[in-house]
Amino acid sequence: MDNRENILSVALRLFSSSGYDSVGVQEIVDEAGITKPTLYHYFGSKRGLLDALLEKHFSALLTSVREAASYQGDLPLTLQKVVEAFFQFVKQQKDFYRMQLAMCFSGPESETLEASSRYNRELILILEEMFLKASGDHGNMKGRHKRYAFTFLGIINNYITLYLGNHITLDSREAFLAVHQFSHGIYS
Amino acid sequence: MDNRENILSVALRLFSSSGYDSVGVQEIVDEAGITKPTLYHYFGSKRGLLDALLEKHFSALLTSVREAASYQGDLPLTLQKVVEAFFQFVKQQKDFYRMQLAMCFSGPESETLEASSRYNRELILILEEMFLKASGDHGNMKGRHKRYAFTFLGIINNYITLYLGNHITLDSREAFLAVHQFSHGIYS
DNA sequence: TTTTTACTATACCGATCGGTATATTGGCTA
DNA sequence: TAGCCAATATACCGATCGGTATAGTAAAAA
Repeated sequence: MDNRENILSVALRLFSSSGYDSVGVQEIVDEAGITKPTLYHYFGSKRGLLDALLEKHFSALLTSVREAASYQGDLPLTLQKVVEAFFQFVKQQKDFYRMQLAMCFSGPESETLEASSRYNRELILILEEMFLKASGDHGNMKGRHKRYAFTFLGIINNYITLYLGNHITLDSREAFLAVHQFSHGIYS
Repeated sequence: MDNRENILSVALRLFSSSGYDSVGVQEIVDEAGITKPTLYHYFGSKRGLLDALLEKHFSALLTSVREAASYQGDLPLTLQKVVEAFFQFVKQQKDFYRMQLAMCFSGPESETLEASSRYNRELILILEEMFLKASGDHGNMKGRHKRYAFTFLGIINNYITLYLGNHITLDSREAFLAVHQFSHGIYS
């Protein structure tokens, strides 16, 4: 078993269930069955381990969402694709998305927000660009792309939160409902 | 200045900006200009301090929302009142709501979730009861009160999050938009 | 006046924090 | 074979963690 990957998966599990700040490096290496110098060899610091975790999973999410968000004239279809891209990712990386959501909402001075903010900015930027292009075909959307991006992501995260609390399953029907709920805010 | 209240306000500021786990008791007492035994005299433990903070502010929020959520035949009006109760509270207790949101999304094994979950359960219960009563007058709502409560609170928290990031201001118009967005999910 | 009680400071506790100096191992390269 | 380098362990670092034993003070109650 590869030590580096093992450390990453143990850290993800612990961070997502107890929070980055309350998990000690000692706890991670104990659970991984190794010692500290091994962890520090691969990641340099606790923060470096967090950064590696974020980079690994966010790059997959961003790629997937970027592809889904490529607007080509049909906004409802694009929105549906984006939601399903999120749902697909979350179903595969439940723990990671739980951790990432917690980081989004952590305090403005926290290390976790600082580490994750650039990825969330990128995510928002992708959505903004999608809405910006779409507003060329929908005059009443002009100048609102930033707000649409935030609101859309917010609705998606609501559904994901329901999923993480085992209240719903993430299927195409739920994705449709999410798009529908959001769309009402645009077209009326 | 009263020591107890001073500790509470310093702790709230630090917890909300850096996170409960990453703030040490020493840091709190230094900022408050006192020493540890004083803090431990009033609150018994760091966790006791957190509990006191939650109790103090949540009791105000719950009272306010409970009153707004008393359904008396006009659901849109009731929803509007509830949203405005949240908005009013958040405008006065920005830091507290930021901290409470962070706790909502903290890991399932975290101390912060354990400390705050009962208050959020109570909040959800109030909303559930409101939707349950309303479903007596709206047949198509039957059996969905739990989900409505989660979704409604989710939308409210989306707007509050936008406010905390200085993207919008919380006024009656925004409250109306929140109600409108939610209502679409019910009536269609 | 004496006693009690609430409050606060000094100084300290063992445990854990993130991180590292040093040494050893094993495999690949020159 | 000689040398190098990635990878790992033992043992340790100073700092900080949450928490407390002890003592003092000041005000209220007896």
